[in-house]
Amino acid sequence: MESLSTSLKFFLNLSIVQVIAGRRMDAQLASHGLSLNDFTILCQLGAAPDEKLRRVDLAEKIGLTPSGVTRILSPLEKLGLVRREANSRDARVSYVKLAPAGKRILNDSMATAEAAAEQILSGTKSKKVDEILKVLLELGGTVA
Amino acid sequence: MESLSTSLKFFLNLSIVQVIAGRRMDAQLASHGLSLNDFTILCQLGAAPDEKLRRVDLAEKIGLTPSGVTRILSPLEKLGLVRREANSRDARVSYVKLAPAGKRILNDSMATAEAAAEQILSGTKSKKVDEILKVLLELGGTVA
DNA sequence: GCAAAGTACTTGAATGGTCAAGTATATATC
DNA sequence: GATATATACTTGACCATTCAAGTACTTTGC
Repeated sequence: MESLSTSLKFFLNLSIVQVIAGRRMDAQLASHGLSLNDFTILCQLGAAPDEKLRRVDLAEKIGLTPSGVTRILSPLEKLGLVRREANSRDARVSYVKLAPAGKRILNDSMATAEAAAEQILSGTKSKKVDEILKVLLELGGTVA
Repeated sequence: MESLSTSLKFFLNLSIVQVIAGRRMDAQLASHGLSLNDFTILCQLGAAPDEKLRRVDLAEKIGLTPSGVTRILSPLEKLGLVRREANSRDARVSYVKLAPAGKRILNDSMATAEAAAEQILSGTKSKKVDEILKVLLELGGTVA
């Protein structure tokens, strides 16, 4: 077969690298009782103003549908890592807010996650990583 | 919250960009009756020597488990896009081989997929894309 | 040449997500 | 200010994928 275009190769490799890296992160985070999804959510909440986010916005930030967010959040609420908060001006929206227990676990797991990410990228020059990060943000990344 | 490390940001953004881009590709490929997974498989087969691959190897190349591969392949076999081939030296392995119908569909859908990838990357300098592609290959990418 | 360990693949059960439809609320238009 | 349209969220039904276990075969090492 004739060779694929660079763009397509880019995309195909992006997918697989994400799966591989995701599995490694997930395995590491298990020691804190968190899935990668859970961690990502706590992380986004921790970075959000007032540590809270509308559910739709959270969905968009982590690349899930709103219904996916509902389902993932429900156990986290039961565990007390996040809690619900109403919006006084719009009764449709319900905020997700980082609860104290969630903040504690986020702090604990952060070192683990950073170490895992660091290790995955250990063979790559940090200048390259910076450059790629910039491109990822242009392409729709949500974590500045 | 204090800011996240670059490595972690890299990883979080990688995930979301992959999801977004994946959804767009998937939507485009639907016009050929293919899911993104289906396309990826046909693509890998098309690029493989003799257009065939062991199921374990295919799994590794696309970032799925062997059982995932079994399940995805079964409808593609029924449709006649791929077929099974035995290995005469090792009766455990069964190759997946691109069938003529699969090759035809792959050729048809390739342009669509390339256009979609192209469009996703349209705002990015092609030199950047090349550089990132190189890094992705170092990180475990399988599509050289 | 046999037992033990390893590899390739498949399958049932469970998980994690989507999609479409439903409910509740808000906004716009006449 | 009533009706129509749009938005935020949840839920039931479904689909995709994993994990653990099972089968079949191969390789290793005594």
